[in-house]
Amino acid sequence: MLVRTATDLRPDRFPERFDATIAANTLARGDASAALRTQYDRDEEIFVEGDEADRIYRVVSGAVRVCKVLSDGRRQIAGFYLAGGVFGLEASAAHRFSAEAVVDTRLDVLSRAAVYGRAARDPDYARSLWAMTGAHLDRAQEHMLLLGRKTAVERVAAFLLDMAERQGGLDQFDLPMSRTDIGDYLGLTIETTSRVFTKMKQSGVIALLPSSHIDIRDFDALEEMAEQG
Amino acid sequence: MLVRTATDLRPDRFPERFDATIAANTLARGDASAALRTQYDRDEEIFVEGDEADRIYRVVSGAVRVCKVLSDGRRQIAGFYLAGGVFGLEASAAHRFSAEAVVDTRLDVLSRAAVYGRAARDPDYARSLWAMTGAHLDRAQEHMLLLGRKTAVERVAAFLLDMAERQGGLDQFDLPMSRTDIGDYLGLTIETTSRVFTKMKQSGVIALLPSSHIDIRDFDALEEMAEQG
DNA sequence: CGCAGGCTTGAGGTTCCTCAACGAGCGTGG
DNA sequence: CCACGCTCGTTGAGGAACCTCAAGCCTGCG
Repeated sequence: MLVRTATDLRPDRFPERFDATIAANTLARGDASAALRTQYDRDEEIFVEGDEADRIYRVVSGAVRVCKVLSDGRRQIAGFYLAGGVFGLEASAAHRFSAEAVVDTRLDVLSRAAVYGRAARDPDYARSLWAMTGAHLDRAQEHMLLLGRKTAVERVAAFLLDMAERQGGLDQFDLPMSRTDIGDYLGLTIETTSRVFTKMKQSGVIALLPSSHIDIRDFDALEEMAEQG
Repeated sequence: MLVRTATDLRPDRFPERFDATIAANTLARGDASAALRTQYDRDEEIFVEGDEADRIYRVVSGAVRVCKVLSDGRRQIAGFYLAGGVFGLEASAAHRFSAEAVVDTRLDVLSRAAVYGRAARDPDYARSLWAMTGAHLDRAQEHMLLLGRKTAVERVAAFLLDMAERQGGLDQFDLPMSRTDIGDYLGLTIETTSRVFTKMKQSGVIALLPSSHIDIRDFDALEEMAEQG
């Protein structure tokens, strides 16, 4: 697995991510003593919808999906969190979404009470927390545009570009999540997702290597497919 | 127009909204002196994607849509804000979405610098801001589930229930926005949206009265259609 | 009363989904 | 070390939901 931390992000290339990165680092540094490191196996639940939201989590290694399931099994993944990512920042007292480990994952777990306490004393810290939640909101709004208005090809292209960006802007990386997860994130079925991957492979835009390794062969073509803005 | 403020929400019926309501009130009370009240006409732009995000807005009366448009005209509305609602809380320095008045609208406009300043001095205020952004994030995640996984009927049903809830939980209310806006919010075309309304009307679940007035005749049937959870 | 804009309705097309079978990779156990 | 089986991914055929294009209809307003 090729997993990189958020600190690898180059701010010149992706300035809009920089604030959130700083914020995540602030959270990490300041709470080293209060953090409890835990290990989750692949597909293990971290919290379930309805659980008391008394903790905040930071991904040390691995990947996490935040999702919601309808009674008939339809599932929507609201987001993936890779190394460096912070989740569990929602407002309500009870979690309204579930979180699960996509692969074997290590997390720093922070007590929400402790975070609240420190935020009350340290304005910069409070500001960082707010900024992180705001960055997640920006991301969520962008994803609504994808889910509501983009075609299958545009969705997959945007997803691949996003994953590349989050793993350091390189054109080679691993996808830690399954096709099912990708489909549930993009609002598509696994079959449609797979077909789009195949089509991109056949047209030479990407290469599909073993172990879910992706190689973006034609970055520009992929950006064109993503129909940015 | 039947427009009610967020303070009309009954916390016993909608407990999950109560925190955000308190937060919005905190924001409103504390900043009365700093607020600049402004008027926007129907369809007038409040800010555009790319504008410097140096203000925060609170709806006094009317309605606002926050949206993003692709180059070929496809539009996604990320959310509507009614009286009492606060928007412009995103994290980045530049707005990544546009905001427009759905109808003639009055807003309280707060300087972001002033809000930041007060947040630095007043932990409760900072906490309220964070809570509001978190509530918006919760809402956005819920909407992703709708956009990614729900059918047209489920989307419209959920929308009507949400509007009813936000206007005080009554079964009669006005829809300030057009069918086009509703479609762009729900990830549907105007035609599909209209057909679902017609079907609901024919089955006696709702009544469509003049002036975009809606009457929910069968609340339970509508909730069933929305396939909650 | 007539016009304009938004809404509704219809016919036909397209994208994506559903159902089903097949294949590839990988861990396990003989 | 190889064979087996399981899981995940791919591919195909057919169908359904929603979209597109187009026309007609209300309703509010001048």
